[in-house]
Amino acid sequence: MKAADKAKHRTDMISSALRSAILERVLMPGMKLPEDSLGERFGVSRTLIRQSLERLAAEGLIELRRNKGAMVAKPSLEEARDLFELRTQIEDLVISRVIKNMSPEILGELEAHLAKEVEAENASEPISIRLATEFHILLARLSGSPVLLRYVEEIGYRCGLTLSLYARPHSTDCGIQEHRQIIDALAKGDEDTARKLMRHHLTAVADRALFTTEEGGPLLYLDALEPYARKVRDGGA
Amino acid sequence: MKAADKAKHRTDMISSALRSAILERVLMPGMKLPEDSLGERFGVSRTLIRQSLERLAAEGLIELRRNKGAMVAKPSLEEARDLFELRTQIEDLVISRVIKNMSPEILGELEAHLAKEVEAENASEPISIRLATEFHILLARLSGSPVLLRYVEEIGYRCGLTLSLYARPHSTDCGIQEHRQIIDALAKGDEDTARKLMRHHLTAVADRALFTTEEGGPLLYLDALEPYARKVRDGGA
DNA sequence: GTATAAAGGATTGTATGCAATTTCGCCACA
DNA sequence: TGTGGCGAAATTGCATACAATCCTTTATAC
Repeated sequence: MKAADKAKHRTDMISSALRSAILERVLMPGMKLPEDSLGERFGVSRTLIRQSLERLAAEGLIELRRNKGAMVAKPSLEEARDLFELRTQIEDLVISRVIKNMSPEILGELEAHLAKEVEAENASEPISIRLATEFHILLARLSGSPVLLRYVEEIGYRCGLTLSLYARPHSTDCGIQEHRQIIDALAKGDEDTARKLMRHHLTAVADRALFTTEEGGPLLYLDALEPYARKVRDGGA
Repeated sequence: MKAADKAKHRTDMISSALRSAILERVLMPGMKLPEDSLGERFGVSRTLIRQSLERLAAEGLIELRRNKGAMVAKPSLEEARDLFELRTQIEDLVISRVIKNMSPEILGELEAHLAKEVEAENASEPISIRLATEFHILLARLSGSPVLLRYVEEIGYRCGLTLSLYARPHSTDCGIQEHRQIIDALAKGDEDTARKLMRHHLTAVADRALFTTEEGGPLLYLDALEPYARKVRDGGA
C-alpha cells in the first residue's frame, strides 16, 4: 500500500473541477455539458464524466434531462429563497455545535480563514463568493458533525450558484465584516448573538441578491475549462 | 412521443426498489451489495446498478468503499441523533409553509394518509415506519417547495434507516396519535402549536430508538429482493 | 503448528461499441 | 417566404470487454 491511501480518485477530481468551474462562473447557468467534449477535455472516457454529472445533478448544481444531456442548473428566485431559508435553519445548529466545541485551535482556524478573505478582498479577486461559502463550510466542519457538514456543503454550493446567477459583482463585500462579528460572538461563547448574527448575515446576503440581472442568452461551450482539466489529467498524485 | 413522457426510467426504478428494500429491512445494514448479483436479479447490466448504487450512496443509504463495493449503511447513534435534530429544523419550515398553503384539499390529503396509517396499524403490518416517513414527506410536498421536499425526503429516509437499525418493533405505534394532533393544529392554523407538536413528535421518535439492539453479525446476500426486482424487469409501463 | 507468501478466483474500475433518441439541416411544397 | 417533414449527424443510454484491485486459499518455510 502506498503512503497516501486517501488519493481521491478521478471521478471525485472531475466533480470537484466542474463544481469549482460552476461556482466561479466559468461554466455559467444554462450551459450545455456534452459528455464527449468533457471527456476529451479531461482525458477520460464518457463513463467517468457521466458519473461526475450524475453526482453534480444529485447536488443540484446541474440539471439532467433524459436523452438531452446535462446543463448547468438555473435555479429560480423562489428556489434561491428556499435554499437560503433552509440554510439559515441548518446553520443554527452549526452555531450551537461550534460553540460547544469552542477552543483556541478552532478560533485560530476561523481567524485564518477570515484573513484569507480579507486578503482576497484587498486583491479584489473575483473568488470572494467561493471564499465566503467556504467560511460557512469551515464552520460546519468545526461543528464536528459529518451530517451537518454534508448538508451545509451542498446547500452552500447551491446558494453560491444562485448568487453567481443573480447577484451583481461585489455584492458580497460587506459580508466579511459580518463574518468577523460572528467569529467574535463565537469566541465569547455568546450563542444567542451568534445565531442572530448568522441569521441576519444570511438574509442580508440573500437580499442583496435580488438584482435579477437576467443576463444574456443560453450559452454554449468553453475552452476555459483547461486549467481545471489540467489537474485531473496530470493525475491526482 | 407516447402519452406519458414522464416514464421514470430503469435507474430510477432500481434505486426506488433498493431504497424500499432497505427501508423495509429486506436489505439490512451491513449487507454487501455486489453489482453482478444485483444486475442479474434486476435483469440489467452492472452499468445501471452502479448508477443506482451511486445515487443511494449520495443519499446516505449505502456506503461505497473504493474497490470494495457497496453495503447498506450502518449509521452510528451520533449520526442518527444529528439527522433527527436536523430534520426538526427543516420540518419547522415545512410547518410554516403548509400553514400558509392550508386548504380543504390539503387537509383531505393529510386525512387520507392518516387513514392509511391507521389501517396499516390495525392490520399490524410491519410497514409502519415507511408510512410514518411518508407522512412527513407528504407534508413536505404540500409545502410547495421542491427544495424542502428534496431534503425532507432524503433525511427522512436516512432517519428511517436508523430506526430500522436501532428501534425495536412497534415503537412507532403511538406516532399515529401525534400525527393526528399535528394535522389538527395545522387545520386550525395554529402554527406555533403545530411546530411544537412536530418537534416533540420527532424527538419522541428519536428517543424511542435508543434501544441499541446490536443485532447479529455482518450479513450476506438475499433472494428476498425478488418482489422488488420483478417490477423493474417487467418494465415500468 | 503458525506464519508468511504466492497464485488463483472474485469483484470493482474504466474504456469502448452498438442501439436508441434527439437535433439540425435540407428540400419540397403551399 | 414560411412551414412541414424527411434524413443524416450528433448525443445519450446501455451492455460488454478488459484492466486493476482485493480477497481467499494453498503451499512452503521456520
